[in-house]
Amino acid sequence: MSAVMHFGEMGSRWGFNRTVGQILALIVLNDKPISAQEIADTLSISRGNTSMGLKELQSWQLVKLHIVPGERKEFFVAAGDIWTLANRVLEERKKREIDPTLSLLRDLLLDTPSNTTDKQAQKKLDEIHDLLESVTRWSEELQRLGPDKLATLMKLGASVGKVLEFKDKLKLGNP
Amino acid sequence: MSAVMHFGEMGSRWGFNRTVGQILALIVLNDKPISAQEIADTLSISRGNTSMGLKELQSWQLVKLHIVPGERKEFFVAAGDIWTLANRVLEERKKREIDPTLSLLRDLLLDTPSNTTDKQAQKKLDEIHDLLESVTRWSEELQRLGPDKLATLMKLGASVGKVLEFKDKLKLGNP
DNA sequence: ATGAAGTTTCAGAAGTTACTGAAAGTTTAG
DNA sequence: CTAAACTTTCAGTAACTTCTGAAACTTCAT
Repeated sequence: MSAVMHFGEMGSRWGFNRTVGQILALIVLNDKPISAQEIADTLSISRGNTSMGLKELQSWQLVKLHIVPGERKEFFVAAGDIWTLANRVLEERKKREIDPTLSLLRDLLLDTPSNTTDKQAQKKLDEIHDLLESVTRWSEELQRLGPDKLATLMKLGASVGKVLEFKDKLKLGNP
Repeated sequence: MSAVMHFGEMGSRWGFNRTVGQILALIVLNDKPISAQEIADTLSISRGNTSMGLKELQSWQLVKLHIVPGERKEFFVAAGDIWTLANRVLEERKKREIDPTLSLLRDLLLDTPSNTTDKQAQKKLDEIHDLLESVTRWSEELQRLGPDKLATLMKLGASVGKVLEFKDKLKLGNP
C-alpha cells in the first residue's frame, strides 16, 4: 500500500529511518498482529534489518509483542491508538532533543560570566533555558491529561485565545 | 564557547546539520552582528560550508542580513528573539514533517476501500488525518497569538487542565 | 539430547550526506 | 573599466548511516 511507503519516507523526519517507518506503518495499519517474517516479505527487506527495526520500535514503545499461544512465532501490534503513539513519539523526541540541551544549559548558567560579551550570551542562554523549561512543563501537563482528554482539548482549537482572556478572571476566582 | 558546540550537536536533531547548528548558535549568542569570515574562523570550517550554512539559515528565516553602511562585508544577526526563532523552527518542521503526510492522507481517503482489511486501514488513516489536522489548527492558533502572549500562555502551564473543566461553563456562557 | 523454527548479531557492502578548496561569479571603490 | 574584496557554486572526497546475509544463538516439541 502506498501509505506504507510514504510513512517510510516520513519516518526519517519523525526520528527513525525509512525502513523503521515502513515497519511501523505496516503494523499500525494492520489490525491483525503480523510476524517479523511477513514484514520482511511485504517490504522486501532482509530478516536482519527487520529484527533491528522491530527492536527500535519496541524501544520507542510504539509496538509491542503479541504472543499467540499455540504459535512459536512472535507477532507484533501497535502499542496503543494513534493519539497514544503520537504522544510516545513526542515524548521520545523531547528526551533526545530537549533534555540534553536543558541539562547543559543548567551547567552553563552556574558559571559567572567574566566579560560583557559573556554576560550577553548568558542572558540569551537563560532565555533559551526558560523556553525549554516551559515546553517541558507544558508537555508533562498534557501527558497527564491522557489521550482522550488531550484530543478534546486539541479539537477545542479556536478557544485557546480565550483561555488568556479568562486568565485574569480565573486568577481572581482562585486566590 | 561550549554552548556553541553543543548546539551544533543538537542542531542535527532540530532539523539542520551540525555546522548549521553551530553557526546559528554563534549568531544568536553574539548580540553584535558577525561576518561570514568570522564565523568560518571561529568554527574552523571552510568558507564555502559557511556560505551554505548561512543560506540555509536564511531560508529558515532564523538569521537575517545586516548591512553596515561603510562596510562591503555582509553581517548576520538573529531574525528575532528566542521565542520567535523557536516558532520559526516549529513552523518549518511542520511544513516538512506534517504537511506532505496530510496531503497524501487526503488523497488516500478519497479512494473507497475494496476489502475488509483496507476498510480497517482506511479507518486508521482517517484517525491519523484527524490528529494531524488538529495539530495544524492548534499550531495556526498559537502562531496567531504572537510570541509574547504565547510565552504567557505557556508559563500558565498548570492551568491547562482547568481549561477543560471550564469548557462546559464557557460553552453555556456563549450560546 | 536433537533438530527444526525461529531470533539476534555483526562485518562489510552500498548508499547517503556533509565538507573542503579551488574556480567562477558579484559588487563596488576608484 | 579594473581590481580588490568579498560571496557562491560545485566536483570530488571523507565521514557517517543503513542494509544485507551468513553465522551464532535461543526455544521448544519430540
